[in-house]
Amino acid sequence: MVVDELRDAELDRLFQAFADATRRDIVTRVTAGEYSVSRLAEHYAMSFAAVQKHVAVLERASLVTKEKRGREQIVRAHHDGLQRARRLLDEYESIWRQRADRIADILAEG
Amino acid sequence: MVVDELRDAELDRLFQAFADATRRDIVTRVTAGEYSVSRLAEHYAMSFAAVQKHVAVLERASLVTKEKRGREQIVRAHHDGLQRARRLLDEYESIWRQRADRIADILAEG
DNA sequence: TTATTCTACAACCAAATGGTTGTAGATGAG
DNA sequence: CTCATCTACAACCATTTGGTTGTAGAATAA
Repeated sequence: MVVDELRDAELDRLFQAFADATRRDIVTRVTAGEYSVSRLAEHYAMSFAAVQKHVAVLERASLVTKEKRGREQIVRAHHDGLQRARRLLDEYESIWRQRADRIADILAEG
Repeated sequence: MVVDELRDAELDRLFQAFADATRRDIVTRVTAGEYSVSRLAEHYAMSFAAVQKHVAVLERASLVTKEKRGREQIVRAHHDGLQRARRLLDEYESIWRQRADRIADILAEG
């Protein structure tokens, strides 16, 4: 039963964005500082167009923003997506811990 | 520059597994308690075989384990994958915070 | 035993993904 | 102005993904 479709689609895009090593590496780089798309592309064994696509995926997932500066497009980390992903995993973690505690209690009583 | 290919493939599988609303819902359910595959399948508007495949994806990502009990296959949460995902996002978060602090310092000095 | 339930797995299909090359427009440098 | 650089985007291709149906085996129930 899948309820909140907006949130679902958002999380789909978010985790899908993380599901590629090149994109994770881009996130690491732009989290530490600014990069133009072509500067990013220098680091990977693939075409500029491929890197462009990866950046677009990260942008749709709200993990990254692009800003035109002269003829360059500057890519920067956008904290929102990262926070949303963390929050979801924290929810799982919290449910898990509650369950673990409950089981521990039952074992302690028994 | 993509270094640790084993870790990369593992994280690919992990985040790919999260990148589907049905699979996230399965994780939520089995984190809270036990489910057989057919019990899980009751909750989704898709075939049993489709749910079977989703569980297999979660299993390959170390988010879930299956254990045969009679004719049923019991699906349980496996905490490892969840922890690895959280750790990676925490790393990003930490890099981000360091950078934010650094920028704050620069602004404070200037 | 026979029928039902639960699972496994193959074959198939449409759409999405991750890559390529090629073309074209803006901007900056000489 | 001219040339090199940076980006956008289309077209194409192979593979993966997320779904289906169908068949078959193992375990439980009657």
